[in-house]
Amino acid sequence: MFKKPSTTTSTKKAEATSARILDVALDLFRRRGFEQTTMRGIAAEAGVSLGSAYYYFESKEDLVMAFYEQAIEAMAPRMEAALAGTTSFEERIAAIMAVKFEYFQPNQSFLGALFRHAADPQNRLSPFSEATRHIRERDQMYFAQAIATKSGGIRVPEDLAPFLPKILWLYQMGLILHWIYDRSPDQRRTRALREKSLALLVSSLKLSGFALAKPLRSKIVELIALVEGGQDGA
Amino acid sequence: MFKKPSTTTSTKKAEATSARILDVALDLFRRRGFEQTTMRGIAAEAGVSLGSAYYYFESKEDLVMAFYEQAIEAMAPRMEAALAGTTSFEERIAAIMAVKFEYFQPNQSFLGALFRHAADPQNRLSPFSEATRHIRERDQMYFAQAIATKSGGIRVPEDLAPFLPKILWLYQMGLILHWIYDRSPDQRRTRALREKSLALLVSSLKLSGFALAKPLRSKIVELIALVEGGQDGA
DNA sequence: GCCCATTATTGAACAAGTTCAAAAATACCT
DNA sequence: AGGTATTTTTGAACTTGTTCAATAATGGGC
Repeated sequence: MFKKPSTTTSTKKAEATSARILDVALDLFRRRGFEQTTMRGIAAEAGVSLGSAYYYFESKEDLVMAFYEQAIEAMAPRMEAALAGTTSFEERIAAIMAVKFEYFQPNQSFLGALFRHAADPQNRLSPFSEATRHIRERDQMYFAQAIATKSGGIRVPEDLAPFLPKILWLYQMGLILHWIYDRSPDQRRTRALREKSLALLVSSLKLSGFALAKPLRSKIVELIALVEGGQDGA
Repeated sequence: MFKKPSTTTSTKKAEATSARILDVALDLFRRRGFEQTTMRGIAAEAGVSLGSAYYYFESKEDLVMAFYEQAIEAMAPRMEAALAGTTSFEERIAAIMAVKFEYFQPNQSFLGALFRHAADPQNRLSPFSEATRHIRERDQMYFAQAIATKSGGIRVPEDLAPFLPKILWLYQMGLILHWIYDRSPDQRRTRALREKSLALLVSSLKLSGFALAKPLRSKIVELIALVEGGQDGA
């Protein structure tokens, strides 16, 4: 999160300064958007010099990364609560997504900065990058939990099971991407997409267990393994 | 392609200068990559001033866009040939893709510049942007042709048919994206993915026509319509 | 051939992300 | 407390994409 590899910030003023810079940055990002916000502006608003901003954050993008980390931390308890308070598999997935969307809502305007580079695994900010791996893996664990929970669980074919958390995570990313660029009033389209696609996904999963679906499923699993087996653990 | 809205370039030296700048730029992009190449470097190598480069091309990204347009133009005859020389639906799709991959091969290193912003429809360079609409639509027509050709054609359910060209185009984009970031030797993975996924796609399409598949297909079509109906004609 | 409108060309200037060496503040050890 | 190592802070400088007003070249009409 911070750049100094040696020691953590001296826990006194430094910690506060770092937090202040991040707060100001996120506030400006939210109000003016990522591109419109300047590092000089952030530094000025935070009452530090330009150099100081770079002392605490490697780059402008690093500020978004810090938000990402902060977000995943803040969402953790809500995720646990969501998982605990639901009874069916479909509900659990819906609940996980609900937490995400709710938390991201106020930051939607600049979340595009994260997803702008979504397709480029080389980019630190990409959800598929090495830099975001720990976040991604932590995120995927919620889906693993949602699958593993016995009550109201689903039967998943053995060959498909190991990929399911990643598939669900990817599915969620797709929805978020759609949401970010959704210009419909109140983003109703994304709302509709969330509900309908999840229902479809769940029924497809149920269907996938039938003997008749075996040949098709095998081929799909093969493809997934092929794409997923890259050096990037997408 | 060029920026002056009023007149086209005076067809004399101007045309040549413009072409020279583009040639130099693409050459540098190929050799050093998009990011590593500087506008000053392009101008110097082309023997013009920095300002001149901007006289002919609105921006650095515009140079990539020019490549894109040039590419689509150059590929047109090959596409027609590919479509003419094939006998089955699957072959036709494979042939279209083969032309694309072959043409893009030498430019792979900087094609990432195009796809870096793939997820952002606001970005001019995005394959989903308004700026690339004409390219996209022209591209989708090849797929429409591949579907429409009677010999060795496939039966496509009526509700799905109108979306099929876009689906195939999107499928192709996915493969290209995979290819750009494919680090396997000779990009064997993408090769395997191309073959296996196409086979799967074709058999899925065939299956989709059966009465039993109707309910599932309806739901899928509904989702596609939802996502596709946005202001961006993705 | 001469004059003027258009087109090309230029280089300086600007904005913003980033780097860096030097200075200031702080912490730590005795 | 004094001195030294470490952490923070600073602002200037650098890079690169982009803009722009000024200047040169060109082409067309008479």
